Amino acid sequence: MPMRASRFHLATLKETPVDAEIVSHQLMLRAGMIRRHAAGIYSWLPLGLRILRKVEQIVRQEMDRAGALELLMPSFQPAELWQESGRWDQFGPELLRLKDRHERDACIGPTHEEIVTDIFRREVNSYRQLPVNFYQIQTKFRDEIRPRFGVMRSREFIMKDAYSFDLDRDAMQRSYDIMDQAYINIFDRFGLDYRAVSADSGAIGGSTSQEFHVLADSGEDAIAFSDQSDFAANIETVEALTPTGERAAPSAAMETVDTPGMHTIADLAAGLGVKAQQCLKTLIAEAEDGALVALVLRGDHELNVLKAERLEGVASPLRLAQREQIIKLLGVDIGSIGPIGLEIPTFVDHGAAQLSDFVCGANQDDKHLINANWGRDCAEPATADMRNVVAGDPSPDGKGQLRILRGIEVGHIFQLGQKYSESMQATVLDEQGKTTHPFMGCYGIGVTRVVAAAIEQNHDEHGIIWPSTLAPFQLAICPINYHKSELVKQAADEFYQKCQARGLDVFLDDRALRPGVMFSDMELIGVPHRVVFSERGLSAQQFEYKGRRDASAQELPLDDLAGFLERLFPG
RNA sequence: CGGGGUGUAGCGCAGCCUGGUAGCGCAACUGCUUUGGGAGCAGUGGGUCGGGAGUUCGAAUCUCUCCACCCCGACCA
Repeated sequence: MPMRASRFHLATLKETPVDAEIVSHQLMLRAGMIRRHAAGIYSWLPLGLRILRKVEQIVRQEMDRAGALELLMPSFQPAELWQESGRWDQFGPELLRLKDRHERDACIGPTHEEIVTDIFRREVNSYRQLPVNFYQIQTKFRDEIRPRFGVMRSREFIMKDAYSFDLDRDAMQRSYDIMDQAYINIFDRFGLDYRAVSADSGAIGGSTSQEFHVLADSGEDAIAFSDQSDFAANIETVEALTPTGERAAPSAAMETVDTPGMHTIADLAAGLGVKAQQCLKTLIAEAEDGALVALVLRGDHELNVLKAERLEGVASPLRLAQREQIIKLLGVDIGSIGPIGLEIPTFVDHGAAQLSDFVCGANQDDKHLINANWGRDCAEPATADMRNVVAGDPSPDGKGQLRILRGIEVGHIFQLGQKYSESMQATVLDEQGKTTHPFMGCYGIGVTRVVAAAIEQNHDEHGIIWPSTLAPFQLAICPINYHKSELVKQAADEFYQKCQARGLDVFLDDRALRPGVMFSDMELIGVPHRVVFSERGLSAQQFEYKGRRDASAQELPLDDLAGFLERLFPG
């Protein structure tokens, strides 16, 4: 839709609202795309909605093209369906529960497996109707513990969710592969730099879950890639290969040293003049039975929560012990704990187990051990993989080294199998007339999050830089002295008509403003192309063009305006 | 939910310590001048100082309490 500024609600802010922490949130507020009403609850103003619709349209077209069928399911969902699937009890407080006037339990849908399965079991009876994939683009509600970063993690948000149904596992895999390809098409069309990564660790039989991440330094997830193969996975799932070399032999006797005030690895490394990777980091977690368990890592490594939760006896979800509890049970404060002489179950990461002559806490306040050695100063430890991989680690597929990038998760596809079809008694008759539970897949895209992620990845000091496919307007016309100069008005109006005739989302800034204001606004809202008409230029038979990423504008011949438009927007 | 912080005009802030009845910049509105990078001058409107209670002759300011929001940790698209 073409638009004149005088008829549009352009609501840009010169100053940055203080409570917006990340760039995308700041720019969305400044550009006038969204406004907040409560924590994690936003309105989309006309400008923001235009972008949201572009994202939705791309998603819709590619889903349709992949053979999925759009429908629309309710936000308000009766508790009975959730009780049937068992999730009424499993889901935490993130599920917003409520009662209607008849005191009947219900919830506002955070996702729609129950509803879609209910639809399926009523509508589909025969294998002849399979495969089928229903999808919707709809508002979800998740009562996040801490909504933050604007629409990046809001409580109410728009999601595209799709659900496939197939007769058997192989067919489910085919439906999944179709969605995988559809997602690639969708993300390609967004024009964003993204990666599809495995979100499943060592599952046999290939990947059954993939996340799609938009790459951005501010991303909350870390993604590991091989530099020599197509291996890519969320870091939380990546195996750290066990070191193959022999551990070096002890070279010095163990000693206790005073380390007053040194409570972190950084303190210790600086205070003793050693490297962090020569120190041990001992974390104390709660055990399943309420007691404590020690997790020992190399000083420069980070604990991987998913891996730790899988260790025998460690409570899941992982909970690090409270300081008071540690002092009470171990008799030593955080910062001086070490594995030697520690009387609780202890797991040592392979990296830490490989060290010799290491530094670790002495289990006495403000004291550490130096030149400690496994096997000599204590028993050989129970080892496990429990750290996050780091850049330079070998790739788990044996090819190349890992690189780490940060990403924002905007899509997730996975295979559900028969979880819901069994619990909710959804069945079809197969070719033998036998009743069978279909295999499901489920495929999500965070539509509102895509918008924020696009900004997070594409902005500069002046504002947003939209990829052309997502831009609210493809082209902005900035006439200088539109209200004073008949010449300028005529040129601008005529060009606006031409753009409109080509079906472009063109924006004509017909406000009686100084050029600087128009330019700043168009840059802030991220319009990819700008054309300027002025008395000066027109009398020299010229117009001005500047791409959003261009360093400077260029003067172009007026008689080539049509050709220029044709080249900029072919077809 | 734990830890930290903030609530004063649409936005950004000062005033609070040391009580005396609210101010600045931007934005908005009117007029004039301006028109190639967020203009100038003159004027105008807008605030239960987050809510409630208390202390006091008097509370934005002191006390208590409730609420909202933001940031850091466990969840997820």
